[in-house]
Amino acid sequence: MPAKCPRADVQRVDVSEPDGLDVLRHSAAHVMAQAVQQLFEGTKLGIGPYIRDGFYFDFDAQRPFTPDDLKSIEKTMQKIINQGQRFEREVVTLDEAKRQMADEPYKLELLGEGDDAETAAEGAGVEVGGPEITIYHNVDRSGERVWSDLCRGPHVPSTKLIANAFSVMRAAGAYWRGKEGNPQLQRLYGTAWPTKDDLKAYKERLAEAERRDHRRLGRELDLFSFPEEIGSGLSVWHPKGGLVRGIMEQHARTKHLQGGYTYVYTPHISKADLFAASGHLANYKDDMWPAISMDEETDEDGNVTKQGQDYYLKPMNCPMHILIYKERGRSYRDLPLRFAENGTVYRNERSGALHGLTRVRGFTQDDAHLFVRPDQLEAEVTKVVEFVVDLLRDFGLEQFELELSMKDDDSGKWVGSEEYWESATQALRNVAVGSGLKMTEIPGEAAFYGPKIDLKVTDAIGRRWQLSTVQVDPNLPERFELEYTAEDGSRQRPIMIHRALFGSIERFFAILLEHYAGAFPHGWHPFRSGDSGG
RNA sequence: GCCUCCAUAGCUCAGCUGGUAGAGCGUUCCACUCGUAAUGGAAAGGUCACCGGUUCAAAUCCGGUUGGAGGCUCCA
Repeated sequence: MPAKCPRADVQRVDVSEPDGLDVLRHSAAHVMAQAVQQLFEGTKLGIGPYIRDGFYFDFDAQRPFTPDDLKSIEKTMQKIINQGQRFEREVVTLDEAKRQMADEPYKLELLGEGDDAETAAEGAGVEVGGPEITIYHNVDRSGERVWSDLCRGPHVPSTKLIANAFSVMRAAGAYWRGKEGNPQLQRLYGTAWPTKDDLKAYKERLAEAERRDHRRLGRELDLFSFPEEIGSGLSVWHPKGGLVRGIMEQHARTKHLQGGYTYVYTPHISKADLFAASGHLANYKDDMWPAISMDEETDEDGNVTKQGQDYYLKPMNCPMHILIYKERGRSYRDLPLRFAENGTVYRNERSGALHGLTRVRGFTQDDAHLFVRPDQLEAEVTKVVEFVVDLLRDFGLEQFELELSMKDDDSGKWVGSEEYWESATQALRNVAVGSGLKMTEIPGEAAFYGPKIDLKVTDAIGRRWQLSTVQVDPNLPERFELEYTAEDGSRQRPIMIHRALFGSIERFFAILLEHYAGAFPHGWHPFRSGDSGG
């Protein structure tokens, strides 16, 4: 369905090309906004960009949209589309833009921001941010401008191109410009495709994802549940789920032992002092469960007669592994030391962030902390990356890529010397390049104490998940004053490597469950009988 | 945490504007047996999430709590 070019200065793009599809969707967003303002007078416009698989538009509406509203909006869109409105581009001055957008406070705000708007919010770049300010008008057959929006464009020549392959999907709240402190707008998500068949295929893809949803499969196959009596985000594993999980853990354990790891065990809670020393109470407290107060005694008047202790559920295992390291003097001959633990940690995730097994409040990390000499860093990280990929392949995952998270120039955000960052980053880069996997460098995404390599996996239906992470950390060894005796008898500080392969065992299980659509490979799924088609 | 929506049998859901509950699947039993997640018959299963309010009367209306869904934000 090639777009016809009515004017010479219009560039021709086919809607079957990715760029063309974006234009189509952004145009559909304009049509949707026009429909909304037609149906609900006084609704103010936010932004309305294209996104993966569709588009959205934010509105400041008098009242939230109901499911019925979505239907009528879709109908009105169809009418507008059938009118065959043209999109007309007008270059305007800032003053003129402000005049035309006088009734649109959010647009005025964007105009006031000028060039900053590009980075201010996802999609804001489609509104302004080009070299000149433009307004796009929808013009009906009589030549009358029926609707306008501040927009960088481009758009399809006629609304007819949106044809029948569009759909208003759902309504949701969204903060203006993505900031939690800002007012919440009503966002409508929609989708648009070149043909009806494409739309149908897209909806089929959504249905397939729903069929594979691990929450549904977990219930249907009797694998795990989240009893309300226990608390949200806290899972229990039923016999069948426990059997599969046990097989996974068993296999990983065998591999770890072969790979030179030793297993350690640590408790779920600790006195506050430990997390004060590690810095977690200073930097991570909001994500930790509230303290458990122990042993405090008071007299009849309520005066404290015996000082109590605060205990915290551990959000991470590292401080406890460090204490194991510190239990005795270490020699350079002992390193690398590799402490592994399937350690259950607890994090106070905000209620709205919880999602099945992939985002929970209590989960088990297949965690390990490696203590290495600086000169062993690169070799050890190489070994870890090979180990990760090898193990994940055992579980049937095939498509991997790496992300190298580095520091950026934003001073004050990072601790450690320039030389340290330079050498650690270079070591990780060498490893990543040497792995032969696709690698992307991401400045500014490092942990505050060091660079990291994250491994992303693509599953059977094309979704990408972050699983493994390998982080270089000289900070905790510093805080806990870790040492080893070097060959020359001097005391040296080891570097620590944090690494998890599955990330969270629960989450990894969920990912595999969806990857295999519930049909785990033969040999380790207990609940399907007979059929070998699996 | 915020916005919107939701909470009825193990599961999926119906129950219009208030008058003490229904279906399909599943389960159990019987029969049949060649029954590919779909053979026939019968039965059991719910203080309609919880707490409070309005009312002669609440699954139904109102408030709160808990839990869930889709987003936003967050995920050093």
